Amino acid sequence: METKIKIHLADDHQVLIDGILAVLKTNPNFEVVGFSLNGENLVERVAKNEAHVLVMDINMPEKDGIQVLREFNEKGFTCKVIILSSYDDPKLIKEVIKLGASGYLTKQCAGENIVDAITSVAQGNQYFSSTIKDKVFDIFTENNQRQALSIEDIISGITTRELEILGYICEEKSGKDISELLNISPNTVETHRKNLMKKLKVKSSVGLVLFATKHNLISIQ
Amino acid sequence: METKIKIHLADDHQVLIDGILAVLKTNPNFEVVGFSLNGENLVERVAKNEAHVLVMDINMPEKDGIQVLREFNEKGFTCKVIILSSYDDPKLIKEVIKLGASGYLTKQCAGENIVDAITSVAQGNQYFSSTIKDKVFDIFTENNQRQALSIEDIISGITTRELEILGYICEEKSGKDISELLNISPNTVETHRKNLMKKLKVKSSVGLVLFATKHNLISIQ
DNA sequence: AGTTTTCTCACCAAAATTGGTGATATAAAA
DNA sequence: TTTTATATCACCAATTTTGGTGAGAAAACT
Repeated sequence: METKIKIHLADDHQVLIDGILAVLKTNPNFEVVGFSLNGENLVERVAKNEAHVLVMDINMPEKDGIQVLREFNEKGFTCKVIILSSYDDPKLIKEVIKLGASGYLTKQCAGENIVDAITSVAQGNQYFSSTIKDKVFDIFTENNQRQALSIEDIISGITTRELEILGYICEEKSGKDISELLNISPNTVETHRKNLMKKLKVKSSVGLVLFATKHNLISIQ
Repeated sequence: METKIKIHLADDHQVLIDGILAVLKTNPNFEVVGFSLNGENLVERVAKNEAHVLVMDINMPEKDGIQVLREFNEKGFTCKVIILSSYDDPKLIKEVIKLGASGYLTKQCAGENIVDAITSVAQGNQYFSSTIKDKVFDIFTENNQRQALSIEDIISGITTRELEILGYICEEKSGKDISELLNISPNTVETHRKNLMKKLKVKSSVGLVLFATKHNLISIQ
């Protein structure tokens, strides 16, 4: 082993960082050059430390993992990224792979898997656990077999204005309320609402709210 | 240090277990006697190993942390419990304290905090991080200062029939649909709906759905 | 036994939602 | 440049929801 693999860790759970730190310390090929508890300035910090591998959670304060990946692509950095997430939602996996992550592990994995994953992606390979590979397969078959619209397609068919209005509906605002908030005619608001209902195949505003909460289109406070 | 502190770890994230394991290994006073990835037979396993301290997550498959704590109380075990959760929801903290947990840490805490917490509770003390103490204070003031009805009081004011109808509303059923499902007059359904809106202080069916989802009165599928 | 709660139903009027069609201006994409 | 997508608005009719009041019967509680 000529040079050590430089690693940066990012997760809002400090206890997990400390734990992985302790695990990685046992391997002489690894050198943890930094860690972050949120996504702020993460790209800059990784670049400055010249880390080879970034092990990152998706859910982080300030800036989430998806945004960080986008930034990596925009700025053309070559640092390999391994996602370490609690969730194995197909939508998320699809997005993450599209954004060029080299690996994806769920937190159900063993500490040893992280060691393997880091070694693997540092050599230019990819590393996905078998459960993740299964999910990817599901996405593939879903996209090629079913002619019906997938949830992703439905969601991507919503316009920004519609999403904005959906947000207000989910805040218990009436049509008139919204029209006053946006300075548009009540008729327009109702048109948007109707188009939303048609697109999301629901029968009422309650259906809109249910769809939005189910697919995390809005944040519930 | 006469005898080592026997510790059992329970968390569905293996990587976190491995991490904490690595952290605790550095302290000669600690001995991890077992770990679990879910709540199944957790109480039995802890009892068999005669662990002094159980560090446990709330969210676990098979049996969650709350259920495990209940079982501990029923069976009268003396093992100290430290909750290590991602969430710091006041309701959860309140419940956990009521069930006799000796400590509560969020996963935002440092690995060192776990060491401190274990040492502390093993000596018979309690260990709560300052952010958790703040939350407890909030609960206290909420219960004693405000004369307004607490969420719990509001929820307990809902009758079974109303809850039933709330469930149907959250399934996007119309008033007429519900009246047919329950074989009652549409007027009755609307009366229930109106009473619900008054009790929950919301302005529309959307408000009802939001209240129900926020407080887990219904299960979203 | 008497009181309270819950469930039931009715009637009324105002307001809002739902389900259509059609049309215009503007911006984006092919 | 032509087409497409988006946002805007109007008009219409049917239906539903909302906000009241009042009231009877059954169940639960004191």
